[in-house]
Amino acid sequence: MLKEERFNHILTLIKKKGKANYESLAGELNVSEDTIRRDIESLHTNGLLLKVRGGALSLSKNPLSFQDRTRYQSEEKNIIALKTLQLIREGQTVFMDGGSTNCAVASHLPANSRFRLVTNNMALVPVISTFRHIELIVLGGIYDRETAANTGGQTCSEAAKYIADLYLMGTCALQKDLGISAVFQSDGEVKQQMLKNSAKTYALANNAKLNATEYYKVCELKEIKGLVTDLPANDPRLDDFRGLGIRLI
Amino acid sequence: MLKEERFNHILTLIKKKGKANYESLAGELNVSEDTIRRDIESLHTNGLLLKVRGGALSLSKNPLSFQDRTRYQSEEKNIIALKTLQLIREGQTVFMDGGSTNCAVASHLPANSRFRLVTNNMALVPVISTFRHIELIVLGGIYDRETAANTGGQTCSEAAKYIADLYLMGTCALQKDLGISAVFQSDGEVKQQMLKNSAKTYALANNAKLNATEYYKVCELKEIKGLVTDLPANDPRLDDFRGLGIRLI
DNA sequence: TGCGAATTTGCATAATATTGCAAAATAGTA
DNA sequence: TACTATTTTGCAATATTATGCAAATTCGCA
Repeated sequence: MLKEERFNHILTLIKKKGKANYESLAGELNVSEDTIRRDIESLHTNGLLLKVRGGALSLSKNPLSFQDRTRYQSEEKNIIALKTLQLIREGQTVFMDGGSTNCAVASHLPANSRFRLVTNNMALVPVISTFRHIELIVLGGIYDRETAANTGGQTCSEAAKYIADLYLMGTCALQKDLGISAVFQSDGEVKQQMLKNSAKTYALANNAKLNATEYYKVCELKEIKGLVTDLPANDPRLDDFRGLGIRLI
Repeated sequence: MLKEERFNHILTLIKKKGKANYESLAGELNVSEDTIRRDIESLHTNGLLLKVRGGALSLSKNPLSFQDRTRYQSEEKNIIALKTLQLIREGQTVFMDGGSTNCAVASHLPANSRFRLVTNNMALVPVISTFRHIELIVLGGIYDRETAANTGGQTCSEAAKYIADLYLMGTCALQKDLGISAVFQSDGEVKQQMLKNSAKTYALANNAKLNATEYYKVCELKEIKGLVTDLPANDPRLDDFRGLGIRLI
């Protein structure tokens, strides 16, 4: 039996029952518990389930994240969000800009998250305000209805005042040679400022954004530390982005 | 049964009944009271419930999302809001600061309102974003969960960049001799900056705020142009504020 | 202040995870 | 096809975590 078949079996079970344990899976699939454990480990790091001591749970049963995320989020974004969570460390200062992927990340945060968030994304405010231990710093500016984010020179100059450990760059277009590009100049400029002031930048993008370009160039691919997508790290659609020194997550 | 499943059980019960005790949970889940105790301890440190002697309670201070907050409007605030609307003219630049009274004003605006709004009040953002012709400028800063407004030096210095025709000053304490005062210094400082940069300032206050003082002095009464309350203009409770050269609305 | 109940702490036991390693399976290549 | 390199899998030794029990401590209340 192929590993992928086991993955499917595990995910189906989790979807149906909401949970799974090593022993019965090992029996059903006729492999050792160690193998199942490694499978679940792998599915966990790919954001497809929640690994807990003794087995695994479906993401919707995670008792430590209390946001209602069922409404507006696609499965792709949930996967990206789960993978992204592993990048955020306690005590860090984190930039997050516009885009619903960043909202998905916020809604998956564990309830006791403790870090400082600097953002121009107004959609994040109601979500983050429920986390008592997250210090929220809002970057002001001209509010854009389309993206629910603040933009303009004011936003850039405010962003310039903060230095972050991590920047989670919201959905944008990526292309091997032309780098990262944005639909709006004002958005792109904020991205550039945040990139400049962060130790590490990770781009968050679903597979539709790979090999796409928009008109405003934000940066080269090599300027970012990593790329978080909804694809497994070994997916051929990511081949274009290998060997550039960026981490594929 | 996985630990996380117990967590979910406990949280569901708490959500439904508002409380839970060790003994019955231990029975239902078939584990010792110690385990339940440790579960509740863990949920408590994650901020998902309130641990008390003998069991747990749901968090009384349910973090309201600001949609909820803006929905909550007393009759008094509606009266103030409707009176305030007539002060706003097309094409003006208007400052609005924190407080639910300003939310009430925003929610009563006519659909075709056309002006520029500058605010540090995050609760206004979702309300105003539905108005196509209102240009919204957000003042950034440190987000305060209590008031859903941005505060701090950053907010003040941003406010200083704009000059408004009108400033609608949110609920605060007013007293004939001691003037207007605020509960938080950071809030008071923003108010002072907005006051300074506005041609006209109107204070919005329900009758409970009249003849009250707080510790941080914002300004003298004579510095404002008018006072909007839920009382009729001839109400005797407003007598203290007559003859000071301020308009009573 | 003193009593009983609730809670914390330390500890033993059992369950679960991690790690290193070797055998087996698979893929890649000449 | 045969051979090597790589990955996957199972296993054993070790570390970690969860759980229940009992003793010690704290707390609430009369």
